[in-house]
Amino acid sequence: MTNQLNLRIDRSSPVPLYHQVVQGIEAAIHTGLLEPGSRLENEIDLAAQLNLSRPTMRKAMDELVRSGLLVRKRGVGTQVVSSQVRRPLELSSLYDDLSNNGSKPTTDVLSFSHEEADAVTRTALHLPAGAKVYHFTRLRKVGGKPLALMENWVRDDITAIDEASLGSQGLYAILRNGGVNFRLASQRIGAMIANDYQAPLLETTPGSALVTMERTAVDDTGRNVETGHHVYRADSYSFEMTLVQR
Amino acid sequence: MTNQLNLRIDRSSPVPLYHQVVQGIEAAIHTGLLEPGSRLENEIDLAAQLNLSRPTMRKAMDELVRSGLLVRKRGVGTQVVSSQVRRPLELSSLYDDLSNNGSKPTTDVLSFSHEEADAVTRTALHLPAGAKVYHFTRLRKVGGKPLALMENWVRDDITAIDEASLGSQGLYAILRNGGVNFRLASQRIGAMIANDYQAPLLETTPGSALVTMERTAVDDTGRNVETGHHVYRADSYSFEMTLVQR
DNA sequence: TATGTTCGCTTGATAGGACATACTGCCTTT
DNA sequence: AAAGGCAGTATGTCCTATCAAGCGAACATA
Repeated sequence: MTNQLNLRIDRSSPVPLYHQVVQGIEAAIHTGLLEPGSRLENEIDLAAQLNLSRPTMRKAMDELVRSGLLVRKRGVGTQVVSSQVRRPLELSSLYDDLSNNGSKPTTDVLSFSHEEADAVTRTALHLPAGAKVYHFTRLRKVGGKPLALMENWVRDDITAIDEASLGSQGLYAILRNGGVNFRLASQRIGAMIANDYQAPLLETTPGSALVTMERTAVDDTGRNVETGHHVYRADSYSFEMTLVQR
Repeated sequence: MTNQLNLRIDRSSPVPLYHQVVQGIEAAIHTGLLEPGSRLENEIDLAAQLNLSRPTMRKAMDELVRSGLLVRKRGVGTQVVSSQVRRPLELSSLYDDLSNNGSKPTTDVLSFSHEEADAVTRTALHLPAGAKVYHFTRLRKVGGKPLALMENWVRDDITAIDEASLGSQGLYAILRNGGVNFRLASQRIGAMIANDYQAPLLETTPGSALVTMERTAVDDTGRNVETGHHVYRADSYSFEMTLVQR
């Protein structure tokens, strides 16, 4: 029961202490040092062992509880729930997800324009009449196989976007480099049947199943930066997530 | 700039102070008293006005930041991001969602059995060989129109389930009444084409688009309580969510 | 033996203080 | 006039303390 969980806390590091603890426990869980179902020592002892105060220890455990790795019960203790928590859906882009996954995504820019926003786009991005946006369509492939067809509209008063950069990196990377700090996004996931336009591009047949995703992203100044409509081949892509009860 | 936000804190209430603050600010945002983009007073002043300590005030604001309603910037202040944060996907069941929405869902139990779990189910629920589970299929309708076809497997060592109760209430309500405290669930959302079995039940045609959802739910003791495979008519249902960048 | 009560352990909530760090705008300097 | 530095302000991190509340097991009682 006495888990040593050999953590080391570096007080000279710029990384906050509570975050070092979070990373340490996460690592212990993922390496199997802490098995699912096992109980941790109590907060006070753990804090004492690491020479931390109890609030700091608690803050670390709070994060782990939030992310679903730990469960606390008053009067009982804290135990590991699962090592299988996926936490995508944190405003990552498809490009990043694929890159982190070891795949090598490529992007074909099918269309690109800098045009006046239509009514729907103006509503989605909270733009006044006459405002212009970047509008483009991209086809993303992995290993030469098409995976997603993406149409996006982006405000033009943030950073310049050109066709070449869209072909070499993800949209979110471009925007982040342009100084955008994303804060939240609302998205809707559904399904549709591939039409005659989508099917050949995705190298499938009309009538096959597609996963659809519509998303609008907001930055830290409250601007709706980007909105888009994506479709994915259902046989190659699905959205995985972990829900945590609070 | 001086937002009074007339909050009242009831110290005799069993509701934690920080949570009272959370509810108060949420209400102020949703009623429009605090507009998106407006700045709040600083933490220390707010705490002083409510006769709270700064940690308590911060804990309240932490929750609001987590849920995406507020954004904090060091050296600048805290401001309201949006009043349009949806927070579904918090382990609610379809039945609850529809009920809260004012609709009146009905459930047809198409099949019901108490049987030995097959290998796939045993893996999903972490059950030993020979363990039994409840296995049932339900068709959910709203306003007489079929919406979802749901197949579920539930451990039988938690609470008894019978066909009648499944017809009158949601699965999660039954399990919660049976003493289950859900903690997290992992789910996968995708798409497929309606087959000859699904189409007539959902009153659609084979070949139409369906949204698929697979979910496994875990309770606070670490047991995998339930796993299921659901399909929804794509023209009537989609998953909406708000992602928060941390 | 069975049942009810109490006590100790663990997490939950709140307080108040001290110092660190990032951002903004003003003021100085060139 | 433009660029750089500085100070003020707000949040970020971390600490010590203390009481409350839930849970379970041991103990006492019928």
